[in-house]
Amino acid sequence: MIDLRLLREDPDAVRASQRARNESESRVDDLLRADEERRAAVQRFEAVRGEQKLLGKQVSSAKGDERAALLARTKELSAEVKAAEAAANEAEQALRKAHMAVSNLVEEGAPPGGEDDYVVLREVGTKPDLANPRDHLEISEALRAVDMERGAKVSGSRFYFLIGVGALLENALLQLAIAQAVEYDFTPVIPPVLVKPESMEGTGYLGAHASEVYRLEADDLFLVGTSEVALAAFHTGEILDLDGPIRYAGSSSCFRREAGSHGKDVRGIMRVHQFNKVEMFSFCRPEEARDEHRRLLAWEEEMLAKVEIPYRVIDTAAGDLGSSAARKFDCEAWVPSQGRYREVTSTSNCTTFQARRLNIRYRDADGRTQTVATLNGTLATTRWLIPILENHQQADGSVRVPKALQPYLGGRDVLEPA
RNA sequence: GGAGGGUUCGCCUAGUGGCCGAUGGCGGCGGUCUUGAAAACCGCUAGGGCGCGUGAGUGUCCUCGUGGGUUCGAAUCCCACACCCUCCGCCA
Repeated sequence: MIDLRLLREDPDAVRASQRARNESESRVDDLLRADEERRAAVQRFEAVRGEQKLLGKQVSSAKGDERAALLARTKELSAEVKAAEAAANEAEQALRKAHMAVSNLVEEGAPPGGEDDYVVLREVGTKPDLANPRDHLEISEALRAVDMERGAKVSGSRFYFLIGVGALLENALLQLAIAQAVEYDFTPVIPPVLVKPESMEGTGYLGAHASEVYRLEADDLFLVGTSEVALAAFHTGEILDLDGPIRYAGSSSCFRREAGSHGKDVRGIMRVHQFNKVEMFSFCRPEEARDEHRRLLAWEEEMLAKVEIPYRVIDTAAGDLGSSAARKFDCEAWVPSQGRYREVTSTSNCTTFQARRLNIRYRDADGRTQTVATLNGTLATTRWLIPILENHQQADGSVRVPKALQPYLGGRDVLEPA
């Protein structure tokens, strides 16, 4: 949710942001109207409620006829208060709905345009010189690392088994990511992967992405698509002591329905219903958020460097940002078999948008409560196995293990076909 | 799954219909005393909405797990739900 004070003071800034996202500007006016209506309704309620309280106090001390007269009036008032309260509640609901419909303000500097209008900030690393690169599925079949067919047999399409060195490699990658996060003072977290509707809603995943989310009907719980959900909701309703950023590294399985992605990335483990991820999450002061965002990106790049994958960094265009994000940087790894870069990390600065919904605050220098900023970024996922396997494949069918991963693979420096 | 007990301002706690937005203690902050510290003593110490004020502030309304109900009036009575604890059953 955006800052309503900012909306009142500078509605044009919000309109401009909506325009940059290619989203409706009329929602801004709807929100302004709802805001005004709510304030009016609240004032009406407070007026009658104030009178009710005043007279109510007199009733207790009044006697005889005076008391009877007071009771007659307060009885009337009682109905008025009830009606006014209902109207105020209704206006509150309407405001909330209108509030939810407006996306976060785009950060200054984000590229204009839509999905294809990202800006490449840099390309890093050297692409391997491979005559006929095999794709990750061929490689992993030779290594007996991934079993797609049995995945489909047991669970359906887009499910898989990681087995043998596949399972070991993923564990190694995730451990490397956690170790790096701990090195930089992140608090490691294993969060619940089933969350209540409020938590899902608070992070904004029940909006445009609702169809992407698994829901457990019988228990009214959702399977998270990322540990970001649980990490963001961790401090719901709290007032944090913020000296510097508070950082968590969540490690969890993630679940996505992948509705509407029929035909896309059907081969291998590029796009699957279940995968693992180590996610960075920061709570900080709004004025620190921009710098923190750059730090998260730097940590993502450090991980990519550790696994020795060529990648590029893109600055997502305004029209392609999620509703909570003010700015988003993705790292895309080079995938030799496809001859192109594919997303392996994503870091978003959600400024105060997400925290306002979750009611997470801190105290400023004057002791006043202010809404915190939240940021998230990927440190490693199952998908990383693709560029790792493909970029480090060797002519003899084996795969070289990057140095940083070797300690987590029992010192192994090469994965040989089984 | 069954049976009980509980949920009050950071923590603990008082509070069974109006004088309660709420007692007391601990902790925290500030002060007095002291060369300094401790002790003692004094004061302050929930959040939010709306209005007024350039501002420090100030007025008012809401919030005693959440949502309803009863009542002129609810922390207090009733109902539903959530969560926590204990016991029983079942089970990784």
